[in-house]
Amino acid sequence: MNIAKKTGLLPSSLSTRASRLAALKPTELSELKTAEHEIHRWPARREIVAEGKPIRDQRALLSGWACRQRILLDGRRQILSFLLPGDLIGICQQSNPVAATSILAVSDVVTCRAPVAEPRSGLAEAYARSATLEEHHFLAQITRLGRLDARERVADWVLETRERLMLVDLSSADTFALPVTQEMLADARGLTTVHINRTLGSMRVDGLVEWKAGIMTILDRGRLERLVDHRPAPYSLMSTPSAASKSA
Amino acid sequence: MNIAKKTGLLPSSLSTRASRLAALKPTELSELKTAEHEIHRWPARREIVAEGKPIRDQRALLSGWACRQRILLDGRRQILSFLLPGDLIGICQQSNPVAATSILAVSDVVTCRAPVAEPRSGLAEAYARSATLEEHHFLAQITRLGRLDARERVADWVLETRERLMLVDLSSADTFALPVTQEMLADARGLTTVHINRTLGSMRVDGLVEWKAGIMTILDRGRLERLVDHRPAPYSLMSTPSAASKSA
DNA sequence: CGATCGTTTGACAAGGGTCAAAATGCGTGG
DNA sequence: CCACGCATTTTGACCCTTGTCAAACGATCG
Repeated sequence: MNIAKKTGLLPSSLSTRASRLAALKPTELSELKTAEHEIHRWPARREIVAEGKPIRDQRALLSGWACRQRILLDGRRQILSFLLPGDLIGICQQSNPVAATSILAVSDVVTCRAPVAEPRSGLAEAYARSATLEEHHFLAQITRLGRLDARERVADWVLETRERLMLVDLSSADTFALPVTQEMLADARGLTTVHINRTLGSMRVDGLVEWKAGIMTILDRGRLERLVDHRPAPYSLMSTPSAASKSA
Repeated sequence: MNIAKKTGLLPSSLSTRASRLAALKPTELSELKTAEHEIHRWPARREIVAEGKPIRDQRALLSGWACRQRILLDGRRQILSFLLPGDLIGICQQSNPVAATSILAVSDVVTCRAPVAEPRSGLAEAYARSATLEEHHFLAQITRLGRLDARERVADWVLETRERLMLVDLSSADTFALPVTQEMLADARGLTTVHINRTLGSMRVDGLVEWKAGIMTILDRGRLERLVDHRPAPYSLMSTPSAASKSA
């Protein structure tokens, strides 16, 4: 959608940019959580990181959804990726990092400080895994936006989101809560709100997915998977016992 | 374009994927070049890295163009990024890395082995800078494909390519050689060959750019820059004396 | 001088965007 | 519990950008 048309504001006034992030395993996540490292809470829609600003500290997302976004001069918005619990914010090997995108809380969000990792530590390994995962998401996103049509983009997103939620145990089976509006989904998929709505409608009619009251239900996963050439994330990097058994 | 329709082959037979790369400064580049680290030559169109295969060694691109690409099951192709001299191939912090995309030689290409960087060395810093640059390209690519129309995508690409070539001293002023076909450009911008051709045509008529016999000429850079909300790469990360003076 | 690859053009179709308005849902305050 | 206001979803009508198919044109290379 076009932020300028909706709010009358232009990017200079509603600025926006951020950095590097991805997924910690549930075990690592709960370790951080219990360590109570500088817990921060962000209300939905609050900007967590502003594009172009220096990155102060590194955080991990404990609960809630966030997204990375960019807003163009004329107000068009692109959501580059969604951040789920376990994803990192502001991790980067650069010495004086500047946020490359904004990061926005999608729902109410809780973050904690992500400790600096000593080389060769388990945490350093987790950070490297995170970077690889994030790269995977970016590559998938580019391919989606460049070559998939609306229905395929939505199908791919549903499958990807399901996988990611399963890894942090926020989804089992084929039903899960999505704290995003259709407008955000449109901005994430490079479509308009109206077209997302129509696409979802036709997919419901065809018995593929149903999305009502914030709950996404996959009605026919087999057909959904056949609809797109979906490339799952490299599980070798991130599999947990529970996730491994579920995906089997 | 659709590789399957053109060649009759499907991805299983014309497979494809790779990893992490970006830009070394010209000085570092020439150091590597003179060191004669396992120089390799790849003819145009040859696959340098195959998607899904383990990454064996890390290389730097010394001369020529390459690209990262993915091919979907039905043959649609997406070029994720172009690799220019100074970019890295297969650099990645993962222990058992698997190529996430294919890497294809666009023109004739020369690579050398990229030495393993000791922590805190200048080379390690260069690798980190490379990773940041690559991320910048991915973010820009996502935003382009999601929110820019055909003319904006082409304009943005011309500006980005000019900047990158200037950093490795392969372009001064507003003229440079492009070893890519319109078909490749189409696959990189998420458009069709026909539409790229028409877009370039209309941009030539409007006095923006001219592309003839492999030479791109920017006719009106000011107007081109006003046409898109182009975000230049973070020069702080990569500026060299020569590049800095030129961009001033 | 064919063969092949890349560029250019035409005619037409279709996916997706735009604008506008009507529903629907939801939290707040009376 | 109801009414109001706001955000979100849904729908309709129409248009425009981009894709598709097909053919012609041009260049380069044995």
